[in-house]
Amino acid sequence: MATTKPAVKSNGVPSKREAILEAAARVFFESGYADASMDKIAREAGVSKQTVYSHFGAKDALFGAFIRGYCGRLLEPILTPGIHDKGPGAALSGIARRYLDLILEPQAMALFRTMLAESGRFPELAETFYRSGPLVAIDNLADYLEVLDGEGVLRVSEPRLAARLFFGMLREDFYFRLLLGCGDQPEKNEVERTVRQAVDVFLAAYAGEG
Amino acid sequence: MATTKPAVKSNGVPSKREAILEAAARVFFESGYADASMDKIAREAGVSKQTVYSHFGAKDALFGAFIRGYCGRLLEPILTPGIHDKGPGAALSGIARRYLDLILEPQAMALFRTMLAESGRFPELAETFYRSGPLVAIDNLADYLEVLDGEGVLRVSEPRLAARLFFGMLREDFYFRLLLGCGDQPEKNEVERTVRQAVDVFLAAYAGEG
DNA sequence: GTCTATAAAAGGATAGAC
DNA sequence: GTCTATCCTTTTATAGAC
Repeated sequence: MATTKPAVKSNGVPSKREAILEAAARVFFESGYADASMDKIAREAGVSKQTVYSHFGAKDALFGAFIRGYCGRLLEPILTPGIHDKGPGAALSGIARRYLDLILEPQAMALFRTMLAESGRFPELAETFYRSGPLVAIDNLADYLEVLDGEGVLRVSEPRLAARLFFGMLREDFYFRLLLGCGDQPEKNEVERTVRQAVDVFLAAYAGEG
Repeated sequence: MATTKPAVKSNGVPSKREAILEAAARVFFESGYADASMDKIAREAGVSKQTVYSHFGAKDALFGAFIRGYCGRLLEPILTPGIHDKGPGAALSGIARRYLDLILEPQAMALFRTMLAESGRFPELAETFYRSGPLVAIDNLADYLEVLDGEGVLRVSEPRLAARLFFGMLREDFYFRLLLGCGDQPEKNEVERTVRQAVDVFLAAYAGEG
């Protein structure tokens, strides 16, 4: 027997709790934390404000539930296995492309912007976010670099630092410009150009003589 | 005869306008835009709220005056001339160290965090900030790389992209972690390690065969 | 559990005296 | 120009009926 309440009832209609969470996600994505009002979330969810409060107690708790719900789902596309048998150039390019696709996605950017803005108010949430997002990507690439180093394909003495430099190159300043709202989403060939250059730099630097 | 009002009177006491601007800077640095109240700024400046309004009209105008006043002063330390005759390794290391010292400074980070949070509300200010901050650093380094390419010291076919990758490597993910409030200011030797690694990677990649 | 109605507080902006 | 006192809107949170 199920002791936890299902998010969606057997008739396919989402429960109120689920409707509130989805509405909260929409509003927080669009307005951030400070500018999101509980009134708006309630209206968007089609429930009264009091219903929101009886489910989540307070605005910060609702925000926490929203963040925790999203953190886990973010990185799946990067961690695709099976790419490691194509040679380092193709593998790194693939990782790079998926990484950029992920962080440049408007929703992911909105989430990151909100987390930055509210990191002072929610230090624990910011850390949760960092650990389940950027840190996982770094660890994953560092593991792969260590394998390459072991096989003698590359020579990487500090895999974690190298991974951080690699992702830093990929973000270059394009990511900042987008976070600041200057400039539009990149063209596909701009992304490709950055990926190629970053991979070239990386491979040249860690080729064998280092 | 002076037509503009001096910021500091002849007796050394700052004018009210100046006092308000300084108080605004303190409060905006500490609280960002949304959480800074005009009451607090007035109290901090030692004037009444109405005085703040008669000088600046509205909160957003005061914020604009604050941002514009700070943007210009940020980058001076990076643009030090005369470093270019030490060879590329030493020159790049110097640029890198000054860049990191600048962007890791708590005040600069607070300013950047605030600009990110409010970029939606103030798109023009965000662009002003970007142009007088990050963009200047990139242009400056790109110019230098172009010189090195012309002299045959390095082989850099796309100097602007290379400059962006270089600064991206320097920020690696440390900068994000600090923006998010996870982790403390870096130790001096951590900075030095990142600088060395980034410069090594860069020089190896753009040495001569590229 | 859910709704309507209301309290309570904060904060941006203004009126009017001096 | 500057101050004190006040207005008005927004918004979080709660009371009480059903």
